[in-house]
Amino acid sequence: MTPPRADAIRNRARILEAAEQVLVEHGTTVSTEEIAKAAGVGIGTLFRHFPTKEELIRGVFEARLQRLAADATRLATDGDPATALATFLRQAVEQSEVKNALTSMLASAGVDVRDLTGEPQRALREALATLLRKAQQSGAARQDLEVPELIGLLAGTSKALEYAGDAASRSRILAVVLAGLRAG
Amino acid sequence: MTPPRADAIRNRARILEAAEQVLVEHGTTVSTEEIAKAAGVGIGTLFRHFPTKEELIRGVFEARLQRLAADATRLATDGDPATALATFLRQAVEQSEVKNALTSMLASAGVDVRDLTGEPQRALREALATLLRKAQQSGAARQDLEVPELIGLLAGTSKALEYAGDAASRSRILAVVLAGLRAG
Amino acid sequence: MTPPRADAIRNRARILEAAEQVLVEHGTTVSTEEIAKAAGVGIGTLFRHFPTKEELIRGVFEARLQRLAADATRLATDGDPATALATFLRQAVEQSEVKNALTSMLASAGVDVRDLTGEPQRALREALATLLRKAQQSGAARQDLEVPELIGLLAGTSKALEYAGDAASRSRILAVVLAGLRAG
Amino acid sequence: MTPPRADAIRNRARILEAAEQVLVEHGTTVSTEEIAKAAGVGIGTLFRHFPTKEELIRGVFEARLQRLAADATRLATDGDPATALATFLRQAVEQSEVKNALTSMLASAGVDVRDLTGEPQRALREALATLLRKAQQSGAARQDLEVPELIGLLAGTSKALEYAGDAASRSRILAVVLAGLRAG
DNA sequence: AATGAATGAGGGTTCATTCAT
DNA sequence: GATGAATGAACCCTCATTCAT
Repeated sequence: MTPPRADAIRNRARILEAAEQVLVEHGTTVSTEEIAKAAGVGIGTLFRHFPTKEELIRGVFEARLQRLAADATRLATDGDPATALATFLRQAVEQSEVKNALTSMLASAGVDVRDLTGEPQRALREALATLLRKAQQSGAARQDLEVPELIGLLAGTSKALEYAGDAASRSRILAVVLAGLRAG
Repeated sequence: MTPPRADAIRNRARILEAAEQVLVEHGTTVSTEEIAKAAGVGIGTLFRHFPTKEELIRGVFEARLQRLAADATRLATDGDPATALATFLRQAVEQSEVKNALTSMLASAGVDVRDLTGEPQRALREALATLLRKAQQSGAARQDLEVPELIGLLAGTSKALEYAGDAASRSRILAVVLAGLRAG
Repeated sequence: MTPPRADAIRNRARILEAAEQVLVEHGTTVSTEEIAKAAGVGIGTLFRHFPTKEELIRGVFEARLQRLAADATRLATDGDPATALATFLRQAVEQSEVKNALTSMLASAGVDVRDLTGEPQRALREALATLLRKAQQSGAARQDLEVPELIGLLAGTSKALEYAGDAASRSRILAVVLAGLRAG
Repeated sequence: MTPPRADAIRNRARILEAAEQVLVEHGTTVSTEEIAKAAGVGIGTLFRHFPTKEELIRGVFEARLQRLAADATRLATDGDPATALATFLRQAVEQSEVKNALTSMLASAGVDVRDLTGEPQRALREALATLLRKAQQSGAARQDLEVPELIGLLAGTSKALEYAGDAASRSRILAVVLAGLRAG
């Protein structure tokens, strides 16, 4: 009934933020205690907001999906249809800051990344669909591609970039994928 | 000094085999006990052969690398230079049987996949170098590609395929990557 | 100094009532939060009235003792001396509604039921003393019995009845105890 | 296949023994750690033998039932039919060493004492049946009594005795119950 | 006075690793 | 060499209690 207290909202956000950082850095095996410490809250507070480690991880994951969806939507609206898809992929993939792609967070236990149920997943799928359609209409992407492949390639490219030794290597990997997307 | 007993050798092999299967199926979080059970040996035996869980995982990983290197070498020797690289990538990636790519095994704890030290890594690198050189000479691969990118793309493609819903989706993802490798 | 606010009084009563119900149903291991929810108040409120879980439990216990004492007093005043004691025991023991006797609430942690200090304990002891004396004078109870035994038998009979499978079994258990009380 | 190792058997026994003592003394809320310490084993060992706290408690309980059943059987075989039942009840009830009856251990969480499934329960029921039948045949017990009531009275008497202040009080409580059992 | 978010000690349980058999 | 029982640090999570709102 009553709206949540201001400090509760703030804490939830801090936890999500810290969790993302710590999880991306150390993988899902880090202890919840570690995450709580990074967020500057007690362990009890963390569990009040996310009653299960799995739910916390899912929360982080879905927040990430939401940001991706927002990015995709923005580009689909504002950007040049011919380049928007490539730009999106570049951005999305940069964001993971070299270490551990958006998905390897969940690689191991718990969350099944391929579960496309859930609102954030739906939002991302829809935004990507628009982006892809526009790219295809302007000849910037193969006609046969569909959204699931796009998501896979997003995750895969992230993964691939982990192996790049330097910036030149990174850009060559990206070039390969982008060329592949274009090629009809 | 004395050569290992016959049953010791056999046990080592059984452990590696069982470990690969179990790790691929359940991720690195499975207990060593589980692995020992799958191998049909006591945990004591497992730890005698691999004094650490990490070393066991590394062992599985390197065995896989060795098989990859052997495949690559075979194709580099016997195959058509123009198609060998693509064939290799297809094979390598199929092998992981949809579930869990060769690298996500190590994603979380312990082993850093990008560590290219070690004999198996060297062997794979060398085999891939040959494969890549021949492909480039016959115009089947971009001139700017180097081995690290190839390894990254290998891992990334595996990852990407985890998201494919059906065979058609799989083959489109592969098509994208292969086209990208070719495109100059 | 100032008398407590009307709602404070009402809340205290609601908490005691809810606590009795929940404690009897689930045992002393239920969380205070659960009790607060059942009472329709926040935990903060619960802890304002009973600064400790133990004190809450003791509160519930003493309320129960007070009701027992009132029953005993009423029967000692109004009832037939020859049957009042038996009637009391029957009533007291029925009240716990098969599930969890008045004492098993306190069995585990905290409250020592045998602590006879405290006003409610004193009141019950006194009422029972009267009841017992009258019964003995009218030959309805053994001469050697004293109040502590009576209290023990009360608790014990409650406990015994938990094992009764049906009404017939219950009444046989009661019959045994009542006969025993009478037998000289 | 192979019989359990000697030390494993010994440890299991030590754990059960220590657990009984500690549980009877402090109730089921004591930590497993405490029990392990009392048994002189590591926490891991305790959980290897009893994978759950509940199973440990049940183990203790059933061991106790087995001893009771053995006592009952012995008395039913060797003893004077006219006194065996009373002797059994006296023994059983003394055994709990004043503090906490055999059942209050389980009063709170987990084990439902009234669950009469299980081999030890069956054994006790059967032994009590014999004891009871003989007592009834020799006129030492009411004809209408059945085993469930006997079990309930056993537990109830234990409980009642917790309230006895001194030996005299204890023996009066016992006298009441024994007289009740006899009375026809 | 009432609320419920925050806290952290403590609890049950797992699991990599060691070591007696 | 092989076995599996023993170990205890570490983990996830609960809950009595405190305190800002």
